[in-house]
Amino acid sequence: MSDHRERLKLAGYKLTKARLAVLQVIEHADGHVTSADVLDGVALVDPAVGRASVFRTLDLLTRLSIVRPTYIGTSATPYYVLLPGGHHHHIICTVCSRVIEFAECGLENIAILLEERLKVKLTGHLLEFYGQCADCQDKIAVNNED
Amino acid sequence: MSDHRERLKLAGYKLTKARLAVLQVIEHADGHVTSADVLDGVALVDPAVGRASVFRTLDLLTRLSIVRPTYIGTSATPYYVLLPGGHHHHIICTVCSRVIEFAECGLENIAILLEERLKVKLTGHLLEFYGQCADCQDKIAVNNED
DNA sequence: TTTAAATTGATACATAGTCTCATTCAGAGT
DNA sequence: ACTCTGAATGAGACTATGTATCAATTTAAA
Ligand SMILES: [Zn+2]
Ligand SMILES: [Zn+2]
Ligand SMILES: [Zn+2]
Ligand SMILES: [Zn+2]
Repeated sequence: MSDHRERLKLAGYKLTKARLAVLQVIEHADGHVTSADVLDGVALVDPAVGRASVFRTLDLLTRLSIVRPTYIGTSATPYYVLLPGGHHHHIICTVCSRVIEFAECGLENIAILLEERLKVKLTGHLLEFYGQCADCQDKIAVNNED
Repeated sequence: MSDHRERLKLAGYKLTKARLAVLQVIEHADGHVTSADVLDGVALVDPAVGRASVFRTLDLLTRLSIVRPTYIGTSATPYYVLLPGGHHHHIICTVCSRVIEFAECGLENIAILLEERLKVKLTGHLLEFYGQCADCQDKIAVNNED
């Protein structure tokens, strides 16, 4: 996926060691990573990279719609998700914080509509549903049984 | 909108002064508030309410899909948005952090589909598009003009 | 009104993210 | 390959956001 490196370059940003390290960590992670996860991973990949640069890079990747922060479970710190192809979709269980991803969204049409109507240029999107997963519904049902 | 109070009650939570104060502040705010905004507002509405309870209530409202934290601009702190009717949709400009809301989403069908296929029970959703607003496209165009 | 469990406020604390600035580095031009 | 310049970085002090603890209070049901 050196696709991401390409996009940094095209947008006029230098391919520095810090940025390459952060990208590598995020790409190899499976889905949802916190900044702490990225800091830990980067410390292994390239210990010379500093704390501030990791945060700067996460911000940059967010501005480029390569990555998107989202709050899961406790609101302490965001999780970063890759937006491969510009989008990502998941369901968050509000009871156990489990995340279930899904592929289809059918949002292309509304995206085009919004671009025309509002004169915006859209580069990505995130769709999140909230609710209870199958397990947590069962638990609630059991608790209400008396 | 004492709808929200009703929902707290139904879910088995007490209608305490802290919770009522937080709800009042969020309902009267126009769209996107940070925890700092809520803390300030609550200090005016009911100065006896403590810092911790504000955070506890924001967490609770999030778990009930009454409110949803989202990441806008800097990574410092989340913005909380109301999910009236269970959903909210906006576009975030990745250049100037402006937020543009829009009403329609057409996601009812996919919600039903997911509930059936994954046996989840969905209570709300958030749809975010990322890109550049009209103004920021203009700026970029000007910068590239030489 | 009584009561028990839920919730709270105060405050000390942990930690996530920011700022500053001298130094380094990426990459374009030669 | 060598030079040069602005972009980017690392160190680390610093700010502020959110958390944990626990005795005291309050809600709401009986
Ligand atoms: Zn669950
Ligand atoms: Zn999509
Ligand atoms: Zn803009
Ligand atoms: Zn919707």
